[in-house]
Amino acid sequence: MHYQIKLVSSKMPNTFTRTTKQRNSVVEILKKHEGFLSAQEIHSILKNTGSTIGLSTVYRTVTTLTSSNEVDVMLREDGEALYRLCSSAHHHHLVCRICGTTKEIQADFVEAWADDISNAHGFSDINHTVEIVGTCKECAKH
Amino acid sequence: MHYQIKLVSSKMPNTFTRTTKQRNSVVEILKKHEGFLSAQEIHSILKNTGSTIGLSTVYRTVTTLTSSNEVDVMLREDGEALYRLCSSAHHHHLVCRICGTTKEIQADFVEAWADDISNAHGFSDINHTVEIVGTCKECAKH
DNA sequence: TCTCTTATTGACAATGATTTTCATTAGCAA
DNA sequence: TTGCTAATGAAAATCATTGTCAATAAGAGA
Repeated sequence: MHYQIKLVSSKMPNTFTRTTKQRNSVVEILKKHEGFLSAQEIHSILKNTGSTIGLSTVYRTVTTLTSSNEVDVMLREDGEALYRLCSSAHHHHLVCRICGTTKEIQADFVEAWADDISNAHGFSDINHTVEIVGTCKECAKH
Repeated sequence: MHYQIKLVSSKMPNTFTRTTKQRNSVVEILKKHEGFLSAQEIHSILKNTGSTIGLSTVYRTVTTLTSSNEVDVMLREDGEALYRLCSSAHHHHLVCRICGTTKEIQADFVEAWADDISNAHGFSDINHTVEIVGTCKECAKH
């Protein structure tokens, strides 16, 4: 018995043809923050700065930016999606489970290994995720 | 600015002191299935076999089994949690995004690398996740 | 600059997984 | 068997995310 991953049937847009201030403001927030932000957080930050942006618009924006590979998505342990502007190189994350600080880690051999193992099993169109969650030095003190 | 990972404040139990047939039936289902199952799936399978188990009980059971390290959790791309009985050795997954087939992959050096990199950054109490999602040979044909 | 077309927006409802509540049931120690 | 209380199940509550749809605004062409 297999489950079926929910794939399509989304009415979320995957491209934009016009530029709007709402979209720009979301990108601005993402630029200002180093770590990951949830759509809810982006929305409330914008609301707190006086914006009247709607929650749906934030979701539409991050979804679109994700499908055009302009932002990274990461799933938190509770399933909430977190977004961040892509940096140029593919990398992985070391995340503190208490304060949420993230550090980027590079590991070229992981990339090569993921490709090899996938090919060996006949898989194509690969995506891989490596997340290391722990308690950072600061938070371990408390 | 950091986000705060939602952690405690859950009223889900983390241990059980009595054994019940409901709990056993959930474990039975997990034993019968090789791949991952969501709590919803476990519940509907049980219902279809005549059980009167409640959805809450399924959730309580998998949550508890997870915190006692008896089951693995994996987050699907849409955020839904999938559960499976732990096999003895720590391992990772190669998942088909279409049909959901999963293959276990062993990679001892990944374990060592995760430990090293965490120590180097002062992180403790580490957990790591490696997921490779792709399209399997069968599904690529269609 | 001014229309006009229609992509985008935002308020609100709907969805769906997960958690909580709480009265009832059932393990299990004595 | 009895009594205590952990565990259950039905239903309501939560909460992130998506859908709906009337109103707004981007931007191409006049």
